[in-house]
Amino acid sequence: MRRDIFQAIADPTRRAIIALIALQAMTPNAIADHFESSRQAVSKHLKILTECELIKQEQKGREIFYKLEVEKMKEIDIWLEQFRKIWESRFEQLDALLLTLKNAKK
Amino acid sequence: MRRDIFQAIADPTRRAIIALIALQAMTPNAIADHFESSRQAVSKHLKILTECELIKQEQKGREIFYKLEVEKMKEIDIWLEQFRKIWESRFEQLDALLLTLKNAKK
DNA sequence: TATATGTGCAACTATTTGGTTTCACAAAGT
DNA sequence: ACTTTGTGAAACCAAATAGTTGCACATATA
Repeated sequence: MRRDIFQAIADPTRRAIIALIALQAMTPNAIADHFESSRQAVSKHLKILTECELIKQEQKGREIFYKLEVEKMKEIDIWLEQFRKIWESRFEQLDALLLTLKNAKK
Repeated sequence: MRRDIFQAIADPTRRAIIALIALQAMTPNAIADHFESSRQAVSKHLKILTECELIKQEQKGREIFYKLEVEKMKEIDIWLEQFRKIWESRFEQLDALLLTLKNAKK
């Protein structure tokens, strides 16, 4: 039952949770209020997100606030890096082409 | 059976396939050679990736070359944007703090 | 034409997933 | 002390997932 970040963000509800608590830490009940499914279902999502360290807990009395570990999100960014290189090089190629056409016009 | 990009990249084999064909288009058999699982299993992954338009087919005789649609990968980048703002703003805050400390020293 | 090759699809299976209901337990309020 | 509130964990369930094997079919090659 090992989970990675990519599996964690695969579920739309979990992505919504991440976006929700990105701005401010929230309790499970507060989070669950934003969704159709039960608090327990949300709680399971929180557990999965916690397991892969995308979110962290902050206990305050009997309430637990979950907050996003935005640094962890960078791992997705790092993975994207290899493809960013490709699509950026395509832009450069396009730029070069446009430049050539422009010069040819002269 | 609707799939989105995030679900598509959730599977490690599919991420490996994406990375593999990012550099050059490949046939299913050539791709399958890189993995433990059967050609049919790889073929199913290719189908899923095709369905959400992360890859495209190019027929050449009886061979089909699959190539990455790198533009589609940008959708992940776009989703990340909202979090990038947060982690960049943290850097700015840190910069500001360091600047304050530096000025205080003077 | 007969055979080999490259590929997709259907059927079946074990495992994983996301959800629900029920329970346990600690902290706060009465 | 009793009740309410906030939470996690266990048991169970339907659906989805990733894999396999077997088959069909078109395109090359002998």
